[in-house]
Amino acid sequence: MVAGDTIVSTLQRHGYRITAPRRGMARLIAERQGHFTAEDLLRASRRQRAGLGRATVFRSLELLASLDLVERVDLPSGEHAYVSCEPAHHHHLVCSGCGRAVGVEEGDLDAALREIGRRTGYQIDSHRLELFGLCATCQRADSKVN
Amino acid sequence: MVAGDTIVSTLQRHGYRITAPRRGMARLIAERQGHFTAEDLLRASRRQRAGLGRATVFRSLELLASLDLVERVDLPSGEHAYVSCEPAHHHHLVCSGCGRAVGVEEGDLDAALREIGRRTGYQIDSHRLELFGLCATCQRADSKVN
DNA sequence: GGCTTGTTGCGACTCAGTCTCGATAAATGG
DNA sequence: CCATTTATCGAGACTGAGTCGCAACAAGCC
Repeated sequence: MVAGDTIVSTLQRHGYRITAPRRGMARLIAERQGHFTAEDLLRASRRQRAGLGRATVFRSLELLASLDLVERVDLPSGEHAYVSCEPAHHHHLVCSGCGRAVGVEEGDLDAALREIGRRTGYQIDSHRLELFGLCATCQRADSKVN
Repeated sequence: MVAGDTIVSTLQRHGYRITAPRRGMARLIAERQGHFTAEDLLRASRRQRAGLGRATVFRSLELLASLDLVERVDLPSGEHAYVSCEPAHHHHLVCSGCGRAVGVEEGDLDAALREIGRRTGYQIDSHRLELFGLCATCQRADSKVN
């Protein structure tokens, strides 16, 4: 998760203009829990009469992704979604119950990847790991229901 | 990689009808190296006058994926592609030079995932790992060019 | 051979995402 | 403050992947 202010100031620091639509995007993203699609933002902005253009939403997401303020994840369904995140860690564990995501540090994974590279002879230069499961809260909710 | 015959016999074993279009798909997939998109197959089939319908190609890929004869991967570009594979191992390391893919066994990865689950409190129930890099051959080709 | 029913292909359709372009408005400097 | 420059925006047309409905077809089975 990122605060809207972080988004705005990061844009500013990189020399991008701070416009009303961009403030709007920052706010919409900040108030979101878990992952969201471009369409989600579009609908939410319409609901709030903020009325962002379709192109603007896509362009902004692309921009924010390039600044690591947001990361794109491909859900198992094939849908493209985004999660907001502090610039730094690079994988997400997404809850299939509530959609909330937490960051995962490389750590252990790194060693595993190096080993795979060694065994296959490939020079691994990029990877994407997406993890899905139930967060602690949803696990509890789930066991009550059953 | 799978042989076309494996595809056909697996379909048969699961009670699906062996039709000309399905034989065609099996052949097209068998002759493919590396990852391919639905569109690739479609174009190839047209080129060979096999003329599969668009819907058929999508439907067959879905079917083959459900039998683990083929697996869907999402390329970094966001494109949806498929790689053919023996039913069993579940990750692929895709060469960004030639597109050729090799399977990766879970092994080390498993331990890393368990550790992540423990730390975050999530009950991880599915994951997708996609690895991209240069295979040994492309590394050699590459170093010659530079 | 005839029947049943899974499979096919066509074409119309949907929906995400892109592109173009004229209008708008941030930032900057005087 | 105002003027200038130029990044950004929005509308809407467009593209291309993937889906759907349906009538025609043909595997598999007797």
